Amino acid sequence: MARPRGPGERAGLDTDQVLAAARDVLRDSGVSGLSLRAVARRLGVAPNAIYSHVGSRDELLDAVLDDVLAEVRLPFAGEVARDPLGAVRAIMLASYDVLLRHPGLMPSYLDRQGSRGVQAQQLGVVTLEALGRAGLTEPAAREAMRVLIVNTIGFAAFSARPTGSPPGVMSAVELRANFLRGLDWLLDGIAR
Amino acid sequence: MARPRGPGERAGLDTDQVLAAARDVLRDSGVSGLSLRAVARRLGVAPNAIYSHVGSRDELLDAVLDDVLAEVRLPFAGEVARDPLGAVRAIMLASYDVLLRHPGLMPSYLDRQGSRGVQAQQLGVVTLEALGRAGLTEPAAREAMRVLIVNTIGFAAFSARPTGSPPGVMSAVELRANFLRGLDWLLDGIAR
DNA sequence: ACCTGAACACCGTTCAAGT
DNA sequence: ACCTGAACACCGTTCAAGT
Repeated sequence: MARPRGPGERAGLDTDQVLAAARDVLRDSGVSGLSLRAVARRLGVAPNAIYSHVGSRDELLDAVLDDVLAEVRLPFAGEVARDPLGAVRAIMLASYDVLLRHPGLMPSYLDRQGSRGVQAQQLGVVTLEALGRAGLTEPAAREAMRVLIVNTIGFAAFSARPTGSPPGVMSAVELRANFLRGLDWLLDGIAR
Repeated sequence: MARPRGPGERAGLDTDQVLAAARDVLRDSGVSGLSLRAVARRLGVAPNAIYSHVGSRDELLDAVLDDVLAEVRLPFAGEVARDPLGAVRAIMLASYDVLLRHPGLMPSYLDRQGSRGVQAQQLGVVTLEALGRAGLTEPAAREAMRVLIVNTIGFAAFSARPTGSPPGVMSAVELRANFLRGLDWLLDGIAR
């Protein structure tokens, strides 16, 4: 839209703007459409300009992923103290709902063994603390958390219909109930 | 290696050979390297020749996936009758081990809501029957199976290190034990 | 430090044409 | 029916050069 820039002329971008554009592309075109070139196009810059703000496409995916996880509401300290496993349940359910709004992102998430971003780390810290308050040792808590995360991300991936695809045999409500059933089985096993 | 073919000259391919070449490429280059062009290259044909045997790259991925699932050993009818949940456990564990040998394939698997191929269907039929023998109604068995499958594929995806990447913090033995712990939690919940 | 221009080595897919 | 040739519209990434 603006006048084209010559070499040496700056666009005034920063990493946050690149990330925001990436999330826009993700929303409009899904994860398969989330290319560096598409992001650059949306920002009105040359394709390789992105490399000034992010090291590679994988780094961009990681950053977007972590950005999405910021939407997950964390329980207050009081909630954790009162009902630790209930807090864990709330975290997993909130994560499921958030991830479900971003179909296509979870496969690469699992591939990467979970995000190492700050938001993901914070979710992990709170979950581990709650599991500790529920009586688990730290190694046991880590084991339990891994199972819970795999279940949550996996079910979100399974539940997510690619954008613009036919409704599928199961409704979103049924899928969510199915996820909750599995989650409660796991929490029962963890509590035992 | 052979003499180049002109237009109209046949290569004598069939779908099985295309699939076999695809599995070779998958083994050597991982899922990111599994392109139609790479398969064509390995077969010594033009890139678009593949379209005579498979409709698209997604169809090829589906077919390869289902091919891999053929390696999962199914329990005998006797095993299912004697210990239905033990048979389910064996199916899931065998699936985990097989999928783990093909890192990178699971993300697209989850994305597709599981393979609809014949091998996957057969696995589903046997699992559902075993769950029925364990006392579950059909809707309950379907729900339980979904949770079990998500857990298995998800943990395999989580456990799989991309080919040629550093060892990672957890060993394969630890990851397998972690998967089994979650699997048994789920089976306990299902049995209740 | 941040950007453009140009290039390299790739993709999936389609269409026409040959036997 | 099965294949080649050529093309189209894409990719991620690198390198040199400009301010």
